[in-house]
Amino acid sequence: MITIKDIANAAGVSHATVSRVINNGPKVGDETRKRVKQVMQELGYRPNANARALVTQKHSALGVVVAELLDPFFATLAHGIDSVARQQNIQLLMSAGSIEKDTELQAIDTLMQHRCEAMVVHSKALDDDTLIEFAGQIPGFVLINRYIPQIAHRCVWLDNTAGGKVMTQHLLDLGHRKFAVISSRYQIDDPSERLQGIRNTLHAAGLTLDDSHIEYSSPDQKGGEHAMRHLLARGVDFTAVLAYNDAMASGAMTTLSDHGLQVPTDASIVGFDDVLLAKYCHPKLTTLHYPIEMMAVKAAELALAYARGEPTSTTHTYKYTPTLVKRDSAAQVHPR
Amino acid sequence: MITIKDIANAAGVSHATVSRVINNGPKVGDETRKRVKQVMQELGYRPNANARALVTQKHSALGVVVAELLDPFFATLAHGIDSVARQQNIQLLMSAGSIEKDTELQAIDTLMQHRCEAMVVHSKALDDDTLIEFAGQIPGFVLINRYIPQIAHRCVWLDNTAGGKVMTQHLLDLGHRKFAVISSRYQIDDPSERLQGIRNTLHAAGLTLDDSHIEYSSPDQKGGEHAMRHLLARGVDFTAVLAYNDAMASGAMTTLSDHGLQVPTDASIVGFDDVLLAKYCHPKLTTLHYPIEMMAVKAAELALAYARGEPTSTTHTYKYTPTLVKRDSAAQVHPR
DNA sequence: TTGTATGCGTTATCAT
DNA sequence: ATGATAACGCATACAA
Repeated sequence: MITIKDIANAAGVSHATVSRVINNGPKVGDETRKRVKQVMQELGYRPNANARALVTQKHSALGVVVAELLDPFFATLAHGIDSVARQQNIQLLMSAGSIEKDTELQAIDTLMQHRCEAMVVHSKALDDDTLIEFAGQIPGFVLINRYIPQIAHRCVWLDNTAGGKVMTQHLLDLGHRKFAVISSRYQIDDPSERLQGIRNTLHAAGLTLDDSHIEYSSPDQKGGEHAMRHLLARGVDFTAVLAYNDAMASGAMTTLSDHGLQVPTDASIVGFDDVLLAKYCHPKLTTLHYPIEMMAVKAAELALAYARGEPTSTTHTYKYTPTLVKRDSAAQVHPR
Repeated sequence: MITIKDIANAAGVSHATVSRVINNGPKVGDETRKRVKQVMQELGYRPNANARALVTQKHSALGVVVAELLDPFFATLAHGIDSVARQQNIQLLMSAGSIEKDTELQAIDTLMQHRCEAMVVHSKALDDDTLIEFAGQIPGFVLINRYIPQIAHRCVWLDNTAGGKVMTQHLLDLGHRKFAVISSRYQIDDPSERLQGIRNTLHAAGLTLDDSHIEYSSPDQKGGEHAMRHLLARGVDFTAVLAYNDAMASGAMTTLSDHGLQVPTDASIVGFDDVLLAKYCHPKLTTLHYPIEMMAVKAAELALAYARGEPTSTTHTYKYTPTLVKRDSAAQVHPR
């Protein structure tokens, strides 16, 4: 590999001068600058990013910690981050990892070993204190999909409660009064927040959600099928179903269809996330659009800005609200 | 940030000894080793990956260059790579980028600046010579989804021609004799290779594929809709459709349905890739399974092995063949 | 078994 | 405007 010294020799200057040229340093003769650039070109010089990071004490890359690239939700997230990285010409240090404490910890640790100063982290397994501590050590530490009051200005998150409210209200507006909920057993905050939104809204309408009308399962297709099977088997009476996400909603529709029940004629169903699947399943899902890409972009920009020490508002917090996308799975309640 | 010297001081040894402990060096007293580890633990030492990479002259990370994380195909690819990276405890340097010459070049260049020795590259825009040159400079340079004879042992690729053959034969076996093809206009090799496979198989069956029966469009949902609209508008006579990929197939089905045509009653259709979509669209797509995750795993392992200088067979090439997945979109030809 | 010394490729601080 | 020179944190050859 050819180094800065090689260039210096070939151009007949000191390596200090070459360094100045590379970094567009202020005090270099036009003549010299030109010659050095010429030589760099000819010899195909590539600055050693590691040496640079060492002396600078910082890696310029943007670190990313997500749970699972296969999940279209995270793919979208990654895509948003990638787009700002590309735009700002910054390298991505990606650590995918399951939702496990050790894995997440490990991922962040590796990033720190690289002295990465900007990172967007999606963590559901680590506790608040740990995260707060990281935020203290890493200038550009930003959390996505999580809200921790103490580091609010580093959080880009979704108002799940509002989401629960919107989807419920829509169904109420369509005349539904008998609800069932398919929730997720695995994650912690999101499901319960959405559930809270649902409960509040129902309550405001003079209704209550009996626990027997809630079914918990894994937050995927299979979980949705499973949950709906249980609902049906237990003879729960409902005309509308609120699902934790699109995958579960889709699974639930499959089971419904297997039992000869039509959506939305026999039952309306609303999903959450608005991933690709929502458009392709049959009937097309009415769901809540999760502006994850927009959020990812904001998170990446924020992380980079903080890492650069730019004076970003430290009082502000970045809350997003999901919006209703009406498609075909929810309709006016049908008299039996 | 606490360094190796801090540990040395605290433990009352030289920093060389500490270094030996870190790297499990051979000649360290049990007693010393234990004490040093103890101190590292207490002080929360994190080795500086950049310094290490500098002195070692190599970055241990695995570089990845893919086109577009949003595409579930690439997400699966990334997932496969990620799984071996995690298993081997190796960091991922990810560069997503559009399918453009400059972007791809830029991505590889950045990886080289980091002195990354292992990389899995998905390139469709760069020419053979450029890629061959990179392969010469980077020990662990591996191409995925591309075959270049001169560097065959660094290529993990799919036999597209065989794929074209399999899908065609399946439809022939179902009694179809009138074919239409929906191909992609954008990528270069894959579509034409698949087309070649289709042509060969048709020819062997005594049939020929008229150019007017081929419609080219963008390789996505919209492209599929568009292509099918044209086919229909031009009054092309067919009972079976061979699509370039699942997205196009799905789009084509939408158009068919809009025109009151039933799949597979009025027309059979076969996709390619077997992405999630294939299972969720209606009817479920008969398609060719592209073992991309398996291939990605192999590519990552290969890249890492080459980078480590392990004696991997240099004569072997890594060709994969897609397999038929029968679902509901292709059926026995229906007499009109 | 342990310590000393040197260098990896840069940037940055001095002089000149 | 340019050139010595020191430092960054670490691995390692060589001494002890």
